[in-house]
Parts: sequence; structure tokens; C-alpha cells
Amino acid sequence: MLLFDDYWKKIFESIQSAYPEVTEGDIALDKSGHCDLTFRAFQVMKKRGLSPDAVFSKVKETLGSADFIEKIESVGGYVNFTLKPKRLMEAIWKEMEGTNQYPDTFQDPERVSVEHTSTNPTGPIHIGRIRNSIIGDSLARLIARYGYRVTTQYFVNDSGRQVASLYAGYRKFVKVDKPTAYDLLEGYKKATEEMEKGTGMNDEVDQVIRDYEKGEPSTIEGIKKVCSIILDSINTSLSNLGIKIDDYTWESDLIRTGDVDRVMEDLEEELQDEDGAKYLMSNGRKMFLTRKDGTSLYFSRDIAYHLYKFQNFDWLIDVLGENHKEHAGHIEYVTKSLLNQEHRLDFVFYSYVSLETGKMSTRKGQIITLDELYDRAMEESFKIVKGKRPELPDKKLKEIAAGVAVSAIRFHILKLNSNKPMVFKWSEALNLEGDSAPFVMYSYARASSIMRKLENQKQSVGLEYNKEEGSLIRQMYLYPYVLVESLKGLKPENVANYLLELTRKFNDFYTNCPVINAATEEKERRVLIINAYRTIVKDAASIVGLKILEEM
RNA sequence: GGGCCCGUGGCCUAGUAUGGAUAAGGCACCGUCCUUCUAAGUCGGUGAUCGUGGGUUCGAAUCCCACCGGGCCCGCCA
Repeated sequence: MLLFDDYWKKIFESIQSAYPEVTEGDIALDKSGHCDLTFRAFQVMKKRGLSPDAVFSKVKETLGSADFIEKIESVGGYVNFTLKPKRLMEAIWKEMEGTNQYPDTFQDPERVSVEHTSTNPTGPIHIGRIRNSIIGDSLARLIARYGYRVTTQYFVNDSGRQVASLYAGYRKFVKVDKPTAYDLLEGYKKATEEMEKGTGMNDEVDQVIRDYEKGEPSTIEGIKKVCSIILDSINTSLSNLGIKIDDYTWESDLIRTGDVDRVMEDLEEELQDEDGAKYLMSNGRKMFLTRKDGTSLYFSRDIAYHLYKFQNFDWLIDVLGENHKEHAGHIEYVTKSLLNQEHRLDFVFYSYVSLETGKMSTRKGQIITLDELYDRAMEESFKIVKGKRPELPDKKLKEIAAGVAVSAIRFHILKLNSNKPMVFKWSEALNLEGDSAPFVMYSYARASSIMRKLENQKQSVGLEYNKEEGSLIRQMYLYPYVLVESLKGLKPENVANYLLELTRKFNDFYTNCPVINAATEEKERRVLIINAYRTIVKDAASIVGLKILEEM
């Protein structure tokens, strides 16, 4: 839960006391530059047959004396409120002074699970999958910022057909002593080719699945070994982006512990049989839980996984590719309607990333790995910093380049509304100007640079503010509302877009409001503004995973 | 064939959930500003019938219907 002086709510409640039919949506942030908040009185006027003047007088009567309002105006059917920047600055400062954050957070006991990535361990992670990781990780950070206890989770598929073919391919084709994820991927590609040709490879894979579910020791050991190699590689790549997953659940463990069998028992009354294979009807479709040879399918394992999560968490969030939409609907139906789970369950979907040349395909070698993207982003940003700051030592340059690279990648991928299909272009991913992470980071670095020159400078809430100061303060004040909206819609990209907006406002301030050579009162209030700005940027940046640098 | 998602200047996007005031940015292009706190920046300019056609409404990028174009799904795969 977030704590701050909510003037929006105060205005809403006052107006509602005068006109009970008014909803929160009737009070809105102004987008047109007329004011800060506006009351759209059209409905009230129509319903009650009132003139704009009549509504205006009434509103003025209830709110006219509020100490945080600078002026109230009537324009057409709008009642426009301009808030006092001084009050907004005080509201920000009040929270920041004690806790060093705005807004303050009240810890919530609810435990939240955010499952993300969960990609099949069949090769190095590519840039399509990291859309999942980046959305999931940012979402987890957002929810934690809100005060929930968050655990990030990865469901490791080590028991499906893909992994069985990976292992069969490894046994047959990979002749390296200590294979890397890239070696294993080669074996997987060959195995898939063989299977497409219709050779005996298919039978080998079936046998692997049966052996694995029976608990045959050498198969178990072998599969765990290859999966672990790939999982390690995925984790190393993700750690370059600052992403760490807290909890891994292996599908095979759910089979061995009997959790999957228990799902079958719990659902017994719903199950139907077709040649020995078990299915249930969900939304008019046959959803199979086992094959005719009795081995389990993803659906039953995923139900077991969700039951495990329901036991340990109050709120489950799954980040899934849009191809899982139907599957998610079935999971929801089974766990909620058939198995009576009551805790909250939400899904966040994202559309696929493709290349300019078309879809990504692991088997055709049509992928860009995260490692490749990271290396090229590193190279590009190093070149740029080196050009701009030739006086800095290589170690420092590298540090800055790494910060820029991670931030640029995360920001570029997160910024886009997750429903939109994304076509990956190098020129856009590596563009470090305009609406990008470095744009945000650079402004922060300039703010920090000013502060370095003003150590021990006294700061204070000022008396009056000019235009640029006022609109920066207003933008900062709005931060909690962005967090609320972002959480409500499970849209961490809102925070990224807010950062861009905030940065534009700061740049306005920076170019128009000198600090170091300002007169005393002016200097003191501007220092406070800069400190508030830096606090909020750091806060928002840590949610979307930007690496904030004091110098760049 | 059925279902879900997306369509906003040449290119990439914000705004759509809860309809509201001249549709907000970036890239590219043209021009401006480093003897004031970092030019990864700033300011100005060119450029949009918000996919198309209907409808609802005082008011539609936003809601409804139809159509067009793109993505995804409709496996004893995951």
C-alpha cells in the first residue's frame, strides 16, 4: 500500500459530497495545459439541468477554501483546478524526508508469486523469450515496491517431448566432454531433423519419456545434467540484465512426489477415457492430461504446479506468451471451478518478437540470442562513452557501458505495450538517443553532477515557483498515481513511459533554471527539487531495471 | 472455418481499461544553441482525414457492428 497526500482523492470526495452521482473518472488529470485536475461536469449538468455557472459555484463553495488549491475556474462544462506547487512539493518532501522515498510504502503481508521466463531448457535464451523475463522481472519489482512479498518463479520443463528430444540428441550426436548450451542446441537441432524425417528417433524419444517418468536412474541423471547446463546458461545471460529468479520448480519433481497423480485423483469425476488417455472437457474442448501410455502431459503438470503455488501464495501472476492464452483459460477453469482454489490468479500476456526477416526459429538458426544482443549493446555503448569521455580510464568506461547496455535493452523491450507484436531491429535496439534509457540516465547524471558541486548545500521548500519548476514538481507529485495505475493494469511499461515524461520535464527545468549561480532562496528550493527528482528517478528506474549512474 | 490480440505522420511508439478541451513523443530530414551546472542534451520547422465504412453520443483514437491487413491459438506438443 502506498502512502502520500492524495489531493486527487480529496477533490473527488468533496465533489461527490455535493453530487453523489459523480464517479472517480469524472475527475481527471488535465492533458490540455489548462490546469492540473479537471472535473468534467457534463453528466451532472445534464442530469440535473444545471448551468456550468451553477455547478461552478457549488464546487467553489465546497472546495474554494482548500489550502492546496491555487485557483478554480469554469470553462465550458469543465471545472478546472490548479494546485499549489508549494503544497505538492511539501507533499513529496514530507514522505521523502523520513523514508527517503516518495511515496512511502506500507508493508502488506500478502505473498505474491510472479512466474516468468519458464522457457524450455533446450538452448540459450533468445530475444523473444527475454520479453517474458523483462516484463516479469519488472512486474515483480513493481509489486514489491507496492509492499507485497514477492517471489519470482521458474517452471522448469524437464519432462516434455522437447527435453526428451534434447537428451536423445545429446546422447547420439554431441561428442564433446563438457558440452555448452550451444553444443546441446546443435544436438537438439539434429534430433529434431531426424524426427521430422520419421526415423527411429521418435521411438527413442518416447522411450526416454517413459524411462524418465518411471524413475530410471541413468535417464534421470542424464536429463537433469543437460537441463542444468542449459539452465545455468540461461541464468548467466539473464543475470547480465539484472534478472534473478528466486525459485525453480522442476516438472519431474511434481511427477515423482505424486502431485501430478493427486491432480488425477482430485479430478477423477471429470475425467474421461480415450484409448487409455485421460482428458476432461473445458470450454467445449477435450483437454488431455495423460497419454495412452500413461505418461503425463503439460496440462496436468501445470495444474499440479498451480496447486503448489496456490498453497504457498495469496496471489499468483503468470507471464505468458500469447500462444498460451487458451491454455491459461483452461488452467483457470480447472483450478478455480473444479478444484475450488480461491486465491487470486492473473495472467499477463505478451505478443511475439520477430525479426525483420521473419519469425524466429531455433531449428533454422534464425534467432538472436540474448548473449549476442548484450555483447553488441556493450560494444556500441563502449564506443560512444569512449568518444564522449576519452579522459576516463577503461575500467570506468566499461562500467558505464555495461550500465547503459543493460538499461537500453530492458527499456527498449519493456517500453512497448506488451500486447503489441514486436519486430526487433538492431538500429532501434542500439539507438541510445531520444526515447531511450540513456536519455533518462543522462539527465539523472547531470542532476548528480550539480549536486556534487553543491555539497552540504542547504535546501528548502520555496515560496514561489516558475513555470518549469512547477511542471516538474507536478510531474513528480504524480508518481504514486502512476504506480497505482501500473499495478492495477499489471503494466510495468507505464513506469517506463512515466520516466520519459519526467525526464522531459527535468530537461526543461535544467535548461531554464540555473542552480549553482542562483540567489540563495532560489538555489535552496532548486536543490530540493533536484533531490526529489533524483529520488524518484532512482525509484522508478529500479522498477524497470535501469541502472542509474552518477556519472556518464 | 471459429476464437483472442494488434493497426495512430515516411519509420517506431504514448494515449484506448473509466469517451471530454488545439492527438503527445522519438527516429529520419531541414535549421538553432557548447565563455552558465555533462550537446547521450536544447529550441524551432516539415510531416496525421488515428486501417476502412457505418452506428451510439452534446462530444469518439477511445464504445458498438461490419469489413480489410498483420500476429497468435484451435495436438495423446509445450
